[in-house]
Amino acid sequence: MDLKKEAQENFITKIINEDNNTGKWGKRVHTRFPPEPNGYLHIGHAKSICLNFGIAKKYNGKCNLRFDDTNPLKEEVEYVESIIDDVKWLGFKWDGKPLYASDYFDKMFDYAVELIKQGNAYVCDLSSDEVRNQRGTLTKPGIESPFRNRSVSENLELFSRMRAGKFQDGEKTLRAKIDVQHSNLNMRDPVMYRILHAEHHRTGNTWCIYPMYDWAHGLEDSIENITHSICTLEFEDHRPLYDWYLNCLNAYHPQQIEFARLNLNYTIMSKRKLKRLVDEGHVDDWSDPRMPTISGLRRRGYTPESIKNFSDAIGVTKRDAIVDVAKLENSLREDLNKKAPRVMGVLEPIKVIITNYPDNEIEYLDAKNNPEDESAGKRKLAFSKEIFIDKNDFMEDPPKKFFRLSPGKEVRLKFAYYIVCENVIKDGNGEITEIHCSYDPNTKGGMSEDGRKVRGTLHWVSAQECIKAEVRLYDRLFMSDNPENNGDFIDDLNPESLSVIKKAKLEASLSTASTKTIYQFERTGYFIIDSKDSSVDNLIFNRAVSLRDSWARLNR
RNA sequence: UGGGGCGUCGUCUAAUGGUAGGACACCUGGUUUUGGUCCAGGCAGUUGGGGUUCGAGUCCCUACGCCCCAGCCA
Repeated sequence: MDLKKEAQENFITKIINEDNNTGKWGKRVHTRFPPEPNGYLHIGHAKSICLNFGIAKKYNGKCNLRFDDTNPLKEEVEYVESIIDDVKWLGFKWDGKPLYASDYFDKMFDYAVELIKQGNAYVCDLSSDEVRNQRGTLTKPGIESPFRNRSVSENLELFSRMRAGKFQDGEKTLRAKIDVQHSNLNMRDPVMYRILHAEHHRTGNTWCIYPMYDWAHGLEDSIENITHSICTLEFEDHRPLYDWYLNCLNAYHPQQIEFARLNLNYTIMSKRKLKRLVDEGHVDDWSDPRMPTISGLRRRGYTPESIKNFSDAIGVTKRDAIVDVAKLENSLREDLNKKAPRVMGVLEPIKVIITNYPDNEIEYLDAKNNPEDESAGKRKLAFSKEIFIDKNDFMEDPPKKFFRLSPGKEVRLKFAYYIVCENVIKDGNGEITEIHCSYDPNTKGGMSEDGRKVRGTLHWVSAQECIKAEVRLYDRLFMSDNPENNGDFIDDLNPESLSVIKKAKLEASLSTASTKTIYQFERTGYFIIDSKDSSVDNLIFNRAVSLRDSWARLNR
């Protein structure tokens, strides 16, 4: 995809275009990406990141990275660090330093005092159970708290004692005084502050009261002079509250806009559930290559470009949608096809002996590094009497359309020679141990001068000059397209999501493979060195995605 | 059954009231030293019913379907 291409228009850019026309924000565009540091970012966050940072870029505006760290019980430094890494890796730059909601705790407190003075907030002694019981239901209105009509001075006094740590957790809350009968439950005197004697990863023990999301978020946006506060659909019901707070305070008032979060089939996207996969050991960790986390995708071999292109391709709307994970895979293949260096890698080696090739001879043949990119150049490939090919490239008794090697058939060894299969050697169990072939010396380089054609072209490595490696093949983590559909998603885990090949044979050049480049193993797929477990003594490659395989499709 | 949203090919997404288009997936064929890529083509859609209009995916009414909300989570 053309990287200079402007991101596609969507309903949000239409709003912004209109705002720029009317001069609503003085042609200023300032967004923010506001993750809570309570887990690792996933591909759904990537959509939001691309949206927010993408819009800022498109309109020459700004985008803040802001941690919404208002709940010390769930948040950790490990998460903020991983989030910073992930956003950087995706290639986005935020305006200034990373920001934190916790930096505004003082201001928020002052604003709360302001609200109390207006008579728009009160300290409530009800327990959480009592509040729940009095809130009413979807169809029944709530009833007012007996503490709703405390005087301003009493509220002020109690609120400052809350802050001073005079009360236990849950003993009191500060609530907005709105309307307990409101049809929108969020407006039924929502809690603004709760008491939490917990250590915060940034403010330590400075605070024992912490602001709730609805109270905090609009203030954060307001303080940062955000113009368009983009969030997901489930916050639509919260917008009246977002607006109510900012209106009461007569503060700078950004516009909240909601869009549909990303869903992928065969994938779960909830941080809570992903955390469970990690905690219960169903996967390595947050960066397991089977995880939909950004760090998982990175370790798997996804590129930032592929993720950005994917994000662009799926669009932005308000409809709940489930995107086919094949579309993500397509974005990766599309990107890698252009830039991945080609190499030879035999996953399930079976030995081929070229009977008429001289013993102990090694020749070095030219191989193109990338047919899609001439500038990638060529390399030398060792060829010898004994080579390995992939098990599934040979069939003793093949079906009609099998173009690969079988008794009596001639195929091309890519960049090397044509060979014909003459004999098959088996062990006592009937397992094939060697395939004997003869080669045609006049087909050096893989082309016959007499114009004779072969249907099959195989990848191979020299048995003399090759290296051994572990290869990890990944399949989808879940068996059904909607793992959360019925029952516990853990029961839907795919037992074959990872298959490990211990003794793959790779071309020798891979002994110095770069940990950053993603290689195409010819005819197989795209692979990257595993950033966590691979070492010089024990090379490990992860398969990012297989090549499209119309032969396999034909056999389904 | 309160409130807030949303309904366009299998999937995702476009269409100032004016030929329903693109991508993914799938299927054909061609090219090919990757059964890859690329190229050409095909399949396939406006939730239903009324209305307004010369003309409706778009406007109106109505029915139906789906999603979200009863945390001192975000």
